[in-house]
Amino acid sequence: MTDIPALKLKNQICHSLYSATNALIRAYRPLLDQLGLTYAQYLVMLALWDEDKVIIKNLVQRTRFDAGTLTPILKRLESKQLLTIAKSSNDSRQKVIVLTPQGKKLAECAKKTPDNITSQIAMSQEDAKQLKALAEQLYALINTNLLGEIEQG
Amino acid sequence: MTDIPALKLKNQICHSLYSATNALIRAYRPLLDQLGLTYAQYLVMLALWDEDKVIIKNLVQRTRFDAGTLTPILKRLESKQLLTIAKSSNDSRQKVIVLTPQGKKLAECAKKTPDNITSQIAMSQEDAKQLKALAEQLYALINTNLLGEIEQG
DNA sequence: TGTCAATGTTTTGCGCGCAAAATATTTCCA
DNA sequence: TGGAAATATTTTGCGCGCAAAACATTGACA
Repeated sequence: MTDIPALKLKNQICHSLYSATNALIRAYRPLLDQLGLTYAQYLVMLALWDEDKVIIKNLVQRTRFDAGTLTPILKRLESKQLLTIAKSSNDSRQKVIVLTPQGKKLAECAKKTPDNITSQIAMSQEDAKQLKALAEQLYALINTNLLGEIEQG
Repeated sequence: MTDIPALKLKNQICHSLYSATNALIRAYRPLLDQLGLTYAQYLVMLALWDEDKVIIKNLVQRTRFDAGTLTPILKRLESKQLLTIAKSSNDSRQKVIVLTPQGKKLAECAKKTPDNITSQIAMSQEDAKQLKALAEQLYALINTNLLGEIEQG
């Protein structure tokens, strides 16, 4: 119908990226079910296994989640007894997130998850590496350029 | 804390892909606001500008949306008078989606959107092309491999 | 010292994303 | 022809994703 190439769905990077990401999340689901985690919760736990006893702002930066998204995710992880959320004694605006022993232990169960996914999907290591690099580049470009626009007013 | 490299957030392709995709959707938002569309609605309209007078199953395939996701999106587009949803006369299980004149007209307003995004983000054409190709590859690998597992039982 | 801006977090509201179940219609075929 | 299996779509329920507004606390500084 429309013969504007730029408007063709097949020419949209955004569609390829979007559907690949959603497919990847779906592929993770059965593995994460075994851990009792959703995909977003898994990313938060990965961040906390790297480093916990951090404030939410720190998690916002590392996970790249919106603060308004993170709050309910953290509450759900708390209700699963994987972490605690406590007011900071220094600055009571802040909340400190600390893994429980159970939360730390879950890392043991999770440690095979990345390999399981990798072997299931079977993308070559070079392609996977490049895909990651290009996605990181895109993320960086969007954030620097859109930040620039805001600064210009 | 955890010294298992496979569990480091920074080593996860999924996180790079996930955050890049979300950032891209955020970048689209101000442009799509001018069209009165969300990102998902925009993808559906792109599919329909390619070809309308199709049944929902056809849109499921082309957009790669879940049917349960598509139903409410189509209803919202219908309430914006961009398309009509009617029972097929051949097979009344099916619904035929047809663009309204207004829906077709919106393509004119939308035709600069892809270029606007591209120029804002300024990723090199080769990188963009490769990113798209790798995302497509990932999508294909996930779908063929997971399909294989289901067939095996 | 009061007050006002800045900072950190939560709430609100809407639109997905998707698995599973429900519904409606058609096809198959005994 | 009758009824079970297959197909197309919708509904339900939960968890994000995020902009905007609200809330709480702290810092700045007149």
